[in-house]
Amino acid sequence: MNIGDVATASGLPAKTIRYYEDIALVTPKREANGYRVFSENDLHKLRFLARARALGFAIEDCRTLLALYEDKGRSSAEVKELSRKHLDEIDQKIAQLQSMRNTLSHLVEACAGDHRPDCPILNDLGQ
Amino acid sequence: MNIGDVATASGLPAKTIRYYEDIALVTPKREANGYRVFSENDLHKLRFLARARALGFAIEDCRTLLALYEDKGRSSAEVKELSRKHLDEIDQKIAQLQSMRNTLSHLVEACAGDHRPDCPILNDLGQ
DNA sequence: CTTGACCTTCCAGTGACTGGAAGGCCCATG
DNA sequence: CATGGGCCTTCCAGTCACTGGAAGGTCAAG
Repeated sequence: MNIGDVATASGLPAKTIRYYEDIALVTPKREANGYRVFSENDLHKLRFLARARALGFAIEDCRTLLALYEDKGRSSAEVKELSRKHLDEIDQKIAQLQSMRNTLSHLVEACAGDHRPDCPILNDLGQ
Repeated sequence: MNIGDVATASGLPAKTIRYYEDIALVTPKREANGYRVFSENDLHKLRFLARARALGFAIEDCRTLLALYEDKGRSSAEVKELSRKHLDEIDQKIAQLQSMRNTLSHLVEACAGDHRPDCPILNDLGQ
């Protein structure tokens, strides 16, 4: 398979796949003309990466997860630990966004949004 | 005031303040020795920026908000529109994180997290 | 033989800082 | 007067995970 094929099959942009090769997350072979050739296993890895990224794992975490995935003697504790940490980070981000949302939605509601200059949003920011 | 003083007073790192000068969000004067001198008004702007950034506004939005803040003939509609858009983006981010959180927390719960290699998290990623 | 869809590499930019090096300035102490 | 420490300065490079674009090679169809 060429890069366009695995791009379609994995849902990842070709540019991203080249980048993943750059940072050695996948290592496709090359044809005589220089084109990358992806095996079924390469595609499988790309799908794994796409899914892990969609769950918000950082690239280096994805690298670790991929290594664990391929290590048949791994302990699931390691995977769980990594995921739990990531879950904590997600929770923190959600909390932070919720708090922004809270403040901002109050301000937006309080703002008339008309032609007049008086604005509770700017007043708040100016404190 | 020197940069250290406004850094303490605004809660922003000195590095960040220098960066804000670079991109012309503040324009402190200079002493003969090259040191930046910040006025009360500069400090006020920095606090405004710190607060707007804390609400998640992008730098360019902060620039716009600051301009509106200083334009006494503005209409609050413009501020409200900008804020409402930002609120939408926050909502989208929260939704995305919630969906990650959902999936991931189910997987983490399902994972034994012991010495054995069997792992629902990796199984899911490998689909 | 040309067209158009692929593919290649390389370079630069994104956003909002952050770290670090190398050096100047200023004040207090010995 | 020297020195030390804590400020301050600029400039360059790195972060993260791509993304856009230029310039050019390859391949199959018409």
